[in-house]
Parts: sequence; structure tokens; C-alpha cells
Amino acid sequence: MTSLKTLERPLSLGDSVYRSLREYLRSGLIVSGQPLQEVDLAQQLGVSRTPVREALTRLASEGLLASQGRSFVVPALTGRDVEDIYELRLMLEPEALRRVAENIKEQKKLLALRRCLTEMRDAHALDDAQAFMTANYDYRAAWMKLVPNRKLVRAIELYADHVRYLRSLTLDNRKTREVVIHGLQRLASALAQANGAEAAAAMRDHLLEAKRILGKALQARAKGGDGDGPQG
Amino acid sequence: MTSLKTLERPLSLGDSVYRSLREYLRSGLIVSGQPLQEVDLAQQLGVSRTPVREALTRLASEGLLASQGRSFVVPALTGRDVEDIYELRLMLEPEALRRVAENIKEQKKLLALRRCLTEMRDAHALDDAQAFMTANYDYRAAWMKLVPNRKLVRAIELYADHVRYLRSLTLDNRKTREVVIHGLQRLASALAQANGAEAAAAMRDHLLEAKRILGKALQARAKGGDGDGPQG
DNA sequence: CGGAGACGATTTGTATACAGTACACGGAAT
DNA sequence: ATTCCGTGTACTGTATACAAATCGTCTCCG
Repeated sequence: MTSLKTLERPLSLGDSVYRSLREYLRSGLIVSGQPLQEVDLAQQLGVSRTPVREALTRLASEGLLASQGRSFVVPALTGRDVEDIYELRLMLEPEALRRVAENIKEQKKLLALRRCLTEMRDAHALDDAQAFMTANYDYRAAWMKLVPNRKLVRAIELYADHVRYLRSLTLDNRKTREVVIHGLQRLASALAQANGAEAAAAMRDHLLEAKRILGKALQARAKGGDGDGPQG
Repeated sequence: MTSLKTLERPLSLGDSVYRSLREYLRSGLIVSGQPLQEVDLAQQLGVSRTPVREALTRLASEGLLASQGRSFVVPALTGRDVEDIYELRLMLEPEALRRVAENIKEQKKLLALRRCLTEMRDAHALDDAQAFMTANYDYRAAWMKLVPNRKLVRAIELYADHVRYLRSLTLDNRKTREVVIHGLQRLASALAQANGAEAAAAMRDHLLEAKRILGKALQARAKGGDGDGPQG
């Protein structure tokens, strides 16, 4: 036998709560405003405060929650935060894809990527924004799996999720989705050709474009809202 | 009054334990091998298991501990890990310093940096490796404080500490310390001139050099040891 | 003599109880 | 009427008790 995958143990309540809360945060179901109270969450999830506390601690340590006074709150992303996150992503993700392109051994590994692209195209044809976003994140997960440097993966994951729910603001738009598909097609081609420089450039352009569109969407929303940031 | 610093509340036991353990890990006082047992740690620190557990969870979530079976252990850094970490640092730290150089408003902010350099030189003259390392990390903390992008800072901090205690292997060497001083002098000059490109290049060369020397030291140690990695 | 199974001990996972603190609400005094 | 102070409530921080699971050891059987 060569390498056995460590079989997943029946994950603990702490882990379950962590995953649930994380998913709620990503999807925007828990928004900033109400302070996250341990007893509340515990009752809603049907567990005691202990695993809830553990999950909150972990989330805070990853920056998905901020401590305010004694309790945790969902931090409101400012325009500055978004700028910072994209600056960081521009440092990491193009380089990560360069490494992927240079490490492609068999084209087989790119199959999943192509499949996600197809799903995105289908969803776009059906004008299904939700399915499009799902396929979009699957695409992302697919190439992230190919990054050989695991520390790099962790660093990317540290912040990519933070703007995830914001993308729903922009991917509702038909034109935006077309631009995204085009960019990711270019990226997939570069990977298929094992062209590291082109893959990096494609990702760079994709991120710049995403940031530009997101910036415009946030500005438009701020004009209609209270103007203290993208998230209220 | 303009802006009052939020006075630090008497930090909780959970935080205290977290800081203590983190410091022990950094200094190499807790090494991999013995599994970290909650009751043990709790008794040694004079607290109950609850805050210990909280601290362990946080450390694990930051990658400073790994879960093995049910308990946490100090992960052994492999040669591959070191490679990955330096690859990541090369992506982030030169760019961070480019931003610092481009954001220098007043030379006053560089005073702390110069002071640390002086301390390093003094320590080197006295052949005090310990003081040299301390000054070295103060230097690092000084420029990190000037990085405008806080998300970038967090990403850098994610892994910089992981190889920290390994540096003691190399900074014992006189010649190494000279090289380090030279590199950081070059960096300070670039910052003083607000030359972003030169600052980035200086940091890049510094990291490459540090990685090269560390690699050699690890190889030498592996030859004498059991060869399963830098940390036993 | 070796292996397998069972039992016991040790350790983690979870719940709950208790203590301390901060915040809010109300009353009284200026 | 407003402000300050006091009391009460609600929440977090910590400890401890309890449950479940895993690991080691010992014994018994093949």
C-alpha cells in the first residue's frame, strides 16, 4: 500500500458548530450588527456553550469574527479592507497558478477544472446566478487542490472567503458573468499548455477585473445606503 | 482629545495561556514528541483545562499545532515545509517592504529601525548571539508596524514564526550575522530613500540568503541526526 | 509461544454550575 | 428635566463533573 487517506472520524460537536457558523458567515446569513451570544447560538444549534465557544474562538482567530467588548461580532468590511484583501490576493493567487501550471504532470488533473467551466457556462445560459456562483467556487477549489505549496494554500484561504459573499453583488449581472467565464477560460487554457507566465497573467487580470467591478458595485450600494461600508 | 488608545483589559486566563504556550513554542522550549496533554499543561500553568483547551484550539487553528488522533502535537517541520514557507515569504515580504518604502511620510518612523540595527551591531561586536536574535526580531517588528496593509501583515505573521526558532541554528555563526547586518542595512537605506524597488530587492536577497544558509545548516544537522527532518 | 479479546486506566469531548463583571434601567436628588 | 448613583439582570470567564472513547496491558485460549 502506498498512502492511505486518514479516515475522517465522526467530527466533534466543536467542529460541527465551527463549520455551521463558518458557512452561515460565508453565505451572509449571519450579518454584522447583533453581537453573537453564546447561549443564543447554543440553544439554536442544540448544544451547550462549550463547543460554541470553541467555534467562536477559532473563527475569531481566523479573522472571521472580531472581539468587541467581551463578545464577538461579525466585523464590517470597510472599503479599505476590500482593497487590502485584493492587494494580498494579487500577490498570492497569480503566483500560485504559475506553480500549478509548472507542475501539471497529466492533463487528467485539469478535467475537474473543465467540468466546472462547463457548469458555469450552463448556469449562465440558464441565467441561474446561484448555480453560477457554486460552479465558480468549485472551479476555485479545483485549482487550489493543484497548488503544490500547502502553506500558500492556507494563506490564500485566510482571506479569500472574506469577500466571498460580496461577489453575489456582482455575479447577478449577466455581463459580469460573461467576463468571468472568459477570464477563467483563458486561465484554463494557460494551465493546459503548462504556461506559467500566462496562467499568472490570466489570474492577475481576472482579479483586477473582479476588484474593479466589485468596487463599482460597492460604490453604488454606498450611495443608496448609510455609507459606512459595504456591510451593514 | 483626538484618539485614545483602548486600554487593555486585564487579559483573561485563556489569553494568558495562549501567549505563554506560543512563546514556549517559538523559543523551542516545547518540542515535538510528547503529545500536549491538557491536564498536564493545566497543572503546570495552575489553571483548569478550559483556558488551556481554548489556547490549544487557537494555536492549532493558526497551524502552530497539529491534531494527531485526539490530542495536539507540535508538528515537525520537514525540509519541504521550510521550502514552502520561504516561497511564501518571498511572495509577501518584499512586496510589503515596497509598500512601506512608498508610504514613508516622515523619516522619524525609521528611527526605531535604525536603533535596532545599532543594537544588532553592538550584539555582534560582543558576540552575543541571543541579543542579536532579539534585536533582529525587533527590527522585523519595527518594519512590520509600518506596513499599511493589515491583512498582509496577518498573512506574513501566519508563517514567519514557524521558522523562527530555527534561525538560532544559523545566527550562532559570526559570518552569518555579518551577512544579515549587511542585508538589513541595505534595506534600511532603501527605506530611507523611499525606494520601493530597491527595498523589495533587498528583502528578496535577504530571504534568499537566509534560506540558503538555513538549508545548509539543516542538511548538516540531518547528517548527524536521524534524518527525518529538522525538528526532532 | 503467539495472538486476540476484554478490562481498566487515562485522556479527550461536552455539559453544567458558579463567579465576576459590565451594562441597562430606574429612582432620587439637584 | 437631567444627571448621577445604585441595584438588578444578563452575559461571559472559569472550574469541575460526567460521558465517551482510545490505548495499553493482562490473561486466556489456540
